[in-house]
Amino acid sequence: MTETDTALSEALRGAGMRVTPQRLVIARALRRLDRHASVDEVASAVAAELPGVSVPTVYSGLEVLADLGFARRVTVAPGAVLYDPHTDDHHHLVCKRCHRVEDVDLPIDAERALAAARRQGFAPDRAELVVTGLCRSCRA
Amino acid sequence: MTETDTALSEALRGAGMRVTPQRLVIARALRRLDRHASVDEVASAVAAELPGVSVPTVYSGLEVLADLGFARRVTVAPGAVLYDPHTDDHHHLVCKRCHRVEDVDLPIDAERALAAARRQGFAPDRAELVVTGLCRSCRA
DNA sequence: GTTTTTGCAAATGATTTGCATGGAT
DNA sequence: ATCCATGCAAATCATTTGCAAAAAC
Repeated sequence: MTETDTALSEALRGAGMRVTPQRLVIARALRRLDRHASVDEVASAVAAELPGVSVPTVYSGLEVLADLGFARRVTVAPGAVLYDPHTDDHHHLVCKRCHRVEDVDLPIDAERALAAARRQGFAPDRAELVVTGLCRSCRA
Repeated sequence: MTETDTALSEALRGAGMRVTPQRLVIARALRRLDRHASVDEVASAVAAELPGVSVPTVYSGLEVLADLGFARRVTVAPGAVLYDPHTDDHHHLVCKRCHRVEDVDLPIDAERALAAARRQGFAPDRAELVVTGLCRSCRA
């Protein structure tokens, strides 16, 4: 039971949801991978620690994590949803060829973006910058 | 044969691709819709003008348009790819509930973003800001 | 004890593929 | 004449759904 496990448990309870071993293991697996991971990758990592966890459970577990702010959902391409354990403010480079996603550290004026969104009736959560192009290996 | 048809024809030839009626009709359909449209929506619009165009052709046609810079691909959610006929510099609001996409006019410092991308070996095309949250109707 | 979550299997739905035909250069 | 694009049908793949059993509260 790590520190994050505790925080997640509290958040789950706070949202009226149940604390299950599956959810804790899914969170731990994503955190251990420590990078943008697909549902499949998380499911494999989960299986190593707790065999028998079903794929739909991993889907729903990751969605819960994202809803509670313990992960970010990154949508990069058709059929390529990734979950990112890093919830701090950062942005993404997406390779249009291999669909790899890298982090990029880069301050943008998020406040201005959120204000513009509110101005047109939107209730914004977060502003993310996505830079598309070719990654180092695909340039060759 | 409109102005854009001519431009597209030249771009196709310039890329060593063929100018086909399907490609022109697909481009015209997206331009006429004048908003973020799914492949299905484009396919319907295309069918109205040129019956018999197959769905795979619409997929490939839209991809060609995006590659040549005549449309933008906007990936909003799993299984929800949209094509945007507006290629000028603008950004998007994505509703996390209904997945609707709205434009937002909002200047960001794209140059700085592209420079940061280059600094880590990336060859950037474009920087797009995506603001996620709840749209006006889903706030209720 | 009540309600949510899980696991399983099957359904769904978007996107892609293979291959023969047709069309553009 | 050559080679690319199209149409069709079928395959693929991620994601979702329905429901009974199990687990958390």
